[in-house]
Amino acid sequence: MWDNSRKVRVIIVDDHPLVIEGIKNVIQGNDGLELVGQFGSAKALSDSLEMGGVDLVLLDITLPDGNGISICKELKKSYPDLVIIALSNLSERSIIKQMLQSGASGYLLKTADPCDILNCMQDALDGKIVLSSELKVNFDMVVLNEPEEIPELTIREKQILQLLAAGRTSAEIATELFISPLTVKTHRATLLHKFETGNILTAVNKARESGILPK
Amino acid sequence: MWDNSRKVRVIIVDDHPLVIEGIKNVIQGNDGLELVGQFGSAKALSDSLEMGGVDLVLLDITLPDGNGISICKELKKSYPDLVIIALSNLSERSIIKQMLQSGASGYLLKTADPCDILNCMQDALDGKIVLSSELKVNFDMVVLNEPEEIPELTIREKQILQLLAAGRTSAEIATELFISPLTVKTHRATLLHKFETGNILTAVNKARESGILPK
DNA sequence: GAGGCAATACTCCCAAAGGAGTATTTTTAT
DNA sequence: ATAAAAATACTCCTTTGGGAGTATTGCCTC
Repeated sequence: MWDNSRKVRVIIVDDHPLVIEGIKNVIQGNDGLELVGQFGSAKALSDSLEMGGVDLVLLDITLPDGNGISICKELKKSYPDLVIIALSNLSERSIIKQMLQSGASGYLLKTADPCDILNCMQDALDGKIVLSSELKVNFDMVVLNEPEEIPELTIREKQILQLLAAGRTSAEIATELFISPLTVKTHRATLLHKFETGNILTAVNKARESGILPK
Repeated sequence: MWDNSRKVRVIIVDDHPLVIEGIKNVIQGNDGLELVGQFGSAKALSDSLEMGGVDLVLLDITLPDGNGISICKELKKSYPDLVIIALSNLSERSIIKQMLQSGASGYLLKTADPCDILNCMQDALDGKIVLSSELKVNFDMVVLNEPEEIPELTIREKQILQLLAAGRTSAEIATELFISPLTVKTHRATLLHKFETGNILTAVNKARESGILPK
């Protein structure tokens, strides 16, 4: 277990007041923990720089005014010993990976059980990397199998991919960009190669998965 | 205000234990309300048919095993006087509209303030339609402008649309479903008609927009 | 100024998707 | 029992997309 000489100081960052209430409930039911701050936005968090005595941050990664990945990086830069656990609804492999690479000690789904959350907080404080059990299987496989090929696209390719994702045909795109339909075709072929598929819809899906295109 | 002769009986359906904890906190802080049930899934809810004395349901619309719209319809069919308030992260116009058309008395975002939630519950019990304030502006405009044609799909069509969305070709789908490629083609054509487009990617996008397919 | 990369444009050929229409069987609801 | 809806399967024909190459131009960098 953890050090009993003083309570573990926790803050929560989440734009859902209900979730904050829930966390409050969970933490208040545990002697070793103390909730010392709650923030509903990235701004609220950065405005309050009283992070000195904080041990653990529960961080929602989808905040209205910032994304969890960069917040996590920032926090870790200023407080390398801070334990950060991401809280999210999203189970996208790429996001989890980015989060962990940004220094987070764990990634929990909001569907997780309060008990699990407590256990994970303990484990994270002990230096472990924690994942929601629902994710674990999925993720281990992914990490092992996928070198996670996120292709690098040129600006033109991104632009065309965007238009394709919106449902435009090559001919329409050609007209829109004042280029030959055959050029669009070339870009299209390049995109299929880069995403290693033979089907634009799959390419679009992969692009959305990896954050190249908005969802 | 509401009838003080007895407490208002509330149940919550949400797959996020944290949200349930939050709601508990909120409801327990209010004399007129009583939480008489909590369910983490559509199944858990339907298994427990003790809905006789229930006044209000807080219903998460994205449950692992069912969608809020159909649950809402079901509930309203069995208990026409039941007040149902949708709780969700999604602010898609079409989903809100469908929810309200399915008999819900309100639609609250999970980002709503606990106070707001209480107020909205009151208003809903008084017969009002309540929306999170963030949504209101947006929605009024939408309701006026959009005839919002959401096509009705058969189960087979949904199934095929799903596979198409995953990037499968007609031939692959035919093999998978043990039917003729030509039949898949027919379904595909029907889908294009129903979504009023000539392009499956657009159909998929529209389906995702309107909540027929997950995003 | 030579190499590398992005963007442009083309060829030929084949497979897949889309448009329009018809038709049979199987479910489902009344 | 019967009518409607859904699922199945087909035809013929056109357009679009995909596979595999080649080639030219302009730009940036080293």
